[in-house]
Amino acid sequence: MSQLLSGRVRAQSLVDVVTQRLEEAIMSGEFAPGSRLSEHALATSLGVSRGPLREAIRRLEGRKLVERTPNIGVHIAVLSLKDLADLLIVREALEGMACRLAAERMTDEELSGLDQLLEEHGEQESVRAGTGYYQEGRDFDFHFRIVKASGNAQLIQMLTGDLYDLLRVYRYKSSTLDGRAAKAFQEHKAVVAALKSRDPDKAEAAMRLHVRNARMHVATRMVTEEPVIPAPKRQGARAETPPSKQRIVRL
Amino acid sequence: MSQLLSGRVRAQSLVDVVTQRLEEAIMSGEFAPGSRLSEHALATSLGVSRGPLREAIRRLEGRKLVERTPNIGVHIAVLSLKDLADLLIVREALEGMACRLAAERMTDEELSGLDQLLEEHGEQESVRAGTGYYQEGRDFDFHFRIVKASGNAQLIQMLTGDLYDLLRVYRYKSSTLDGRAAKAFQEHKAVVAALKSRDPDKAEAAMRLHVRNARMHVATRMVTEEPVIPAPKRQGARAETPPSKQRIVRL
DNA sequence: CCGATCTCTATTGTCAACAGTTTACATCTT
DNA sequence: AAGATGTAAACTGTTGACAATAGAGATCGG
Repeated sequence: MSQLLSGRVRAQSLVDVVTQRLEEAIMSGEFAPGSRLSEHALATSLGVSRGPLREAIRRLEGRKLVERTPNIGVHIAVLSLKDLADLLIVREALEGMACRLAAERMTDEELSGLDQLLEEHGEQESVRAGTGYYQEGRDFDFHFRIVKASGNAQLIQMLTGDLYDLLRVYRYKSSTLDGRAAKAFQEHKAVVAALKSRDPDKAEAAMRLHVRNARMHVATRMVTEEPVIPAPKRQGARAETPPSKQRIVRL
Repeated sequence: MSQLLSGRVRAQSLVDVVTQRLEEAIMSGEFAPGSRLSEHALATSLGVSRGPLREAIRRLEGRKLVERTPNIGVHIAVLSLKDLADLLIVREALEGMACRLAAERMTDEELSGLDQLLEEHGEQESVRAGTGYYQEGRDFDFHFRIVKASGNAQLIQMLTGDLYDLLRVYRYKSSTLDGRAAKAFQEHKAVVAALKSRDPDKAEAAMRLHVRNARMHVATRMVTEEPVIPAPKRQGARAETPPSKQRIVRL
């Protein structure tokens, strides 16, 4: 029997499809944080009835991506800068642990893959100059690989399945601007060096330092610009415009 | 105006009530891991229609407490011993971080509260003898307080709102039996001592050691008893009996 | 002109019926 | 008798209709 026809196929319910679409819309920023979702408008827009749509929303509710107020409606999750800082602390703990585990379990192939990735990073002049930031997703890819290499399914799920999503809602780019790019690049190299040495303590420390430094950048901004989000008006089709202008946080 | 009448009250939708009921049923072990839920039977049993019930289930799905297979049904989450060990590693990372934060932020009142809690623990002869285990929820209370004292909303949510739930599904009691009670008690005292010293590094290290020791107990069992859960038959009213006998893990 | 109350409309919450799929069982074939 | 095939029952997926609620604007009284 052909390889292509081996695995069992399963129907994808409308809820699954709708969930994915909503996820994408939230991640991409099409639905801004704080904006309200109209069930009727969204359902017709997606071409499904309200039932599956509501179920999809409930699933996102369980993942804290949206919040429902009874008889009022659902709003895309809003993260305060305090929330963002808190999330980055969680990230520090989890990625530190992931890096520790990776130091023990990572294969030599995966390690050389990281090396190559860093080499490509280094060739970007923007990084060398210290002015620009990593190409979209490059820094993410670096972290992603290490987390995956931890071999801890729960850790992988929590980071790549939940936490990264939440950070993305906030348009959070993890290492950029302000001359941090060059520094972040050095930190990445330190992480890889620690991984190569197979020293769990060093690996965890290096990764935590890296994430912590990124967090510090947020901390310095917290005093200046805590956003005040006015309660959005009702009405409005599809998804409303953001209550305040889209916040882009880089660091 | 009275204090009791200040906060705004919100209607609790059927979905909210049903979600809570399901949660309790799963936590209490009334629905064993791996057992299937019949929508029709459950709905009539709860006195609601399938709509709200399905939405409640979707929410639990987002929290990974249940798993749905299209056109087949939903099953209570099943955690392998590998999953349990992985979860405890995550817990080590998160509670370690929580303890670090608590060392800096905990008030003196909270600290003396911990002292008192430990004193009560010490008076239990079962602990002193090293044979019994902590009274139900006592060890949990200890960890709970420290996590709360971290002041990190995300950390609190992930631990007390998600991770502890998952562990409870597994009937996981965190420090018991096998003479570990006395040792766990000593470890608790070390944690409090570190908190009192206001030394973040020490506090994190003490908590991580404590959680890690608990994890080691699980690790020793992993080789012997990975459960084989046979695919449960269809049919059956309400909730089916567990596919294999209820697993009680203590350590 | 201001405030309280009422009414109406848009929106969410809930339900019951219908459609599609899966699984078990009976039947037929070899 | 063993395997394949058809059939029916039970279940999940989806829908559209109906009930209940909240918020905005109109109306009335001071």
